[in-house]
Amino acid sequence: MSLRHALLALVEVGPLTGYELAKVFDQSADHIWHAQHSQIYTELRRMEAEGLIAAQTLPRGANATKRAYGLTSSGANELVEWVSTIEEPPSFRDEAHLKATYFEYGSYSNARLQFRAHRAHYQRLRDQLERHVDDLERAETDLMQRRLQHAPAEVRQAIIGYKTHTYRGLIARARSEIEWAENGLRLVDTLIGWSADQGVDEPTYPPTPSQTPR
Amino acid sequence: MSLRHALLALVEVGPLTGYELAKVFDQSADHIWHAQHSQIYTELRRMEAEGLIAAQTLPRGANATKRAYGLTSSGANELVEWVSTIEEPPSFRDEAHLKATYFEYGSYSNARLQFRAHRAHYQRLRDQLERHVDDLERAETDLMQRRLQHAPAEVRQAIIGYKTHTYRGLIARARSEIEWAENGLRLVDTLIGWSADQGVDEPTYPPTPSQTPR
DNA sequence: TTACTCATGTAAGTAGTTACATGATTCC
DNA sequence: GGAATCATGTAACTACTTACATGAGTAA
Repeated sequence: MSLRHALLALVEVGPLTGYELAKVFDQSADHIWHAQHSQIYTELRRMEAEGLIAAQTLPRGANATKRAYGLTSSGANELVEWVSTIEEPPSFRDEAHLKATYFEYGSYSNARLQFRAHRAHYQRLRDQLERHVDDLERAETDLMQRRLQHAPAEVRQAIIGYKTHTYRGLIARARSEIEWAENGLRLVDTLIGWSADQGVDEPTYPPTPSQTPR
Repeated sequence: MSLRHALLALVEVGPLTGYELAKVFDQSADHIWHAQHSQIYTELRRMEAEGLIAAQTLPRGANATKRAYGLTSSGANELVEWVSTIEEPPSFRDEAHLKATYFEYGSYSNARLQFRAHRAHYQRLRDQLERHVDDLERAETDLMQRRLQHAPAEVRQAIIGYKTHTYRGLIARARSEIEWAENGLRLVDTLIGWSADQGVDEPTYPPTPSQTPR
């Protein structure tokens, strides 16, 4: 149920259309809480029905209209309540790590490919996040500009500080994944060495069925 | 769809009942891929229907029976295919980090509480994971014993190696979260210092509604 | 006989994914 | 005139959560 809070925090800067929200979402919150555009539109309608946000219909061009959502007082309350609630820790799920647990069922070269793909992904992510932190620090994103504009001077450091701190946490996580993948590659090398010592080239170890299908 | 692969990998050691699977799941895979017992039972039935596993009905006591699931050849194939497929990177979602992004809407003491709770959770998790790695290395878990027993000598290092490597990755992640929380606490101290410099005690910054509810 | 563990689910609901669908507007 | 972008969804499906339900076996 956090998508709605991410959206509440975004519309706090001022009214935005679903389309604009989806775009700023992709450029900011998406690294922390991923959502599809289709889900954003449905969630916005639900939040509107619950009174957390309200839409004004605006003209676009000659014949068409669009709807810009703004925060209501009820939505503002929900937002402050949410930030001061301590959440249950998330239940962890990670396919890459699950798979790595059973690499003995595959070849050494497969393990290498998997670890390399893992490293490549988190390197790209780290670079993206680092660029984003730079932008946040220099207040170069649209969203940050709008946030700082309607905020009193004494909280500006906090606004920037909390956001950069969050993204730095994600960068640390990405770095940790890169290191994990690299240690994995070293592990594969070690295992290959041990195999060679025993005169085995590539030990295959298919999982053994214990039952016959009916 | 990874629950089924986690389950396939577990039954590979030999037939297990749903109940036993749920238990070993909690003690091993749960740190990597969380699942409720109810979901495990339904998934087992589905996998049985698809021929990935097969059940033998065993007596328990005088009047009752239980069903032990074993891997079929089709399930074994699915397992090897899965380990050699490179997955799409997961879409990230983390409530704690999302919330931390907007701590300016709450008090300093709230931010402190949140960071402390985060640290406490990941410290507990880290300790648990460290104990688990110790057990894996010494092959002290039931599951590991059974795995090593029916595995040829030349892959035993790989079996232990991949599993400990995975858990060490999770430990690194937990450590990174702990560090993030501690940096967060330091950030709060810094912000409090800046506020004091400006003669402000605790700046409150409620989100501002831009629309009135109808 | 009471409490605990073993054992197996169902049912209702929510969040998120994937794929599809449509049309207006703006810029070249 | 055509392409890109603005704009807003629906529909079907899947995975997962939460809560409930039941009963047999076993050890004190």
